Amino acid sequence: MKYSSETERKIVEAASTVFLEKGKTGARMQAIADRAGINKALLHYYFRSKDRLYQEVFERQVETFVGEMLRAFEGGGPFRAFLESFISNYIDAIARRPGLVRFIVWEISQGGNNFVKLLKMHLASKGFNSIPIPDIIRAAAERGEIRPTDPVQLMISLMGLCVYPFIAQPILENILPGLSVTDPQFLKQRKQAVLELVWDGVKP
Amino acid sequence: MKYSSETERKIVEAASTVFLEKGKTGARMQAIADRAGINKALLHYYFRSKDRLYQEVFERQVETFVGEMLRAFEGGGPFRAFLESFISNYIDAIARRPGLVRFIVWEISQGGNNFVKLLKMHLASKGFNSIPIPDIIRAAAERGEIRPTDPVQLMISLMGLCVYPFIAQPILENILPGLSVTDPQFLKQRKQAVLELVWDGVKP
DNA sequence: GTCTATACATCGATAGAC
DNA sequence: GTCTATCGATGTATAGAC
Repeated sequence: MKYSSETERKIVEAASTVFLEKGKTGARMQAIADRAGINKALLHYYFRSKDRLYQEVFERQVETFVGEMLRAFEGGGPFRAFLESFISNYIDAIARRPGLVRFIVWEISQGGNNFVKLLKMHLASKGFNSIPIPDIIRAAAERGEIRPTDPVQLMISLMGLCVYPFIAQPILENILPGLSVTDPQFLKQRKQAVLELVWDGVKP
Repeated sequence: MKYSSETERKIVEAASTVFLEKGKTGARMQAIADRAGINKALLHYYFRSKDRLYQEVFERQVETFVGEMLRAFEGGGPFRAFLESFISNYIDAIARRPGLVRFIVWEISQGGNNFVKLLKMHLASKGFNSIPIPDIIRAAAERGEIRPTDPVQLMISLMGLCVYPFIAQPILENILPGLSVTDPQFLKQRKQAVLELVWDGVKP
């Protein structure tokens, strides 16, 4: 998480921007160098190759994102409180990094398996051996807090409701003029809408 | 929609596969030629450049997809029936082309604006000047068929619930072993789950 | 129309001076 | 550590024979 020099920091920052925008294959070392205000040779001096630089950027990005994401997973308390906290934290974590989710989705479909590896590592470090949401849902149902529901379907719904606006951002903001999915007011409305929809669907 | 020669058909088919899998920048003309069983020179003979070939493929893909998608939009009848038909048609249209949604989302975020242009064209040809869903929702609310809801939020929720499993497919199938989002049984369960969730959220 | 051979451009990577 | 200059590989595009 720390940098051994200012130049290295500038490189990683520039590389993050370019890779997130263009993807691994679309990114150009020249573009990264330009944005960092240095030349291509220095990139190879600090990071041997494009592959390694990409790896570095990908891990850093996923690192911070997964960290915040997992805080949204922390259960405990009544289910309705969990819901409210999950939705709010999850949406905020995504909204803070426009483009990161699209990048991750695309890069994973390109064969990058590091994301899931990192995710599982972080989960393990918190004592989980899988995504805890289905278990939280199951437990709430057994306690009678919510009516019986397919836990996997509900988890997919919950995540989809939160993530989709940001994945479809370029389309939505085009076909719905005036809409900005990172606008604080939209975020607030979105959280409310998701909470109401899901709660209505599971409340006893 | 038709081809002027068998070779052209083979090219477009091969190019579709490669572009969808690798994206515009990741795709290689050599890979397309190999898959089509011809050589690179022929690609340029039929389509002057990679750009034009890509354009051709993109439009054909979006064409058929948007066509099916719009059939899902057709309203009329009671709202609950619209919901059921929309969810089923929309999910089927997406499931029939695994990878296409991820491709479209990524390519649009790369600056490709053709999708929205094509979408609006198709909408216009059906007599709409924008996505009709918010209006359908508004009308149903006015008729008292559903309780008052933010039409835009509901539309985003509805689409997100349907699309998300396919966008997140590589992640979901990895963290949920045994899951296959294109499996007929999953599709059936998914449709049911979405319908119940949304209907519970809007029924009077 | 289809092929081989090759030109031309771009990109990642390295050598070597400072 | 940082630069300029350049190499070698790869990718798109074209010339020309058949």
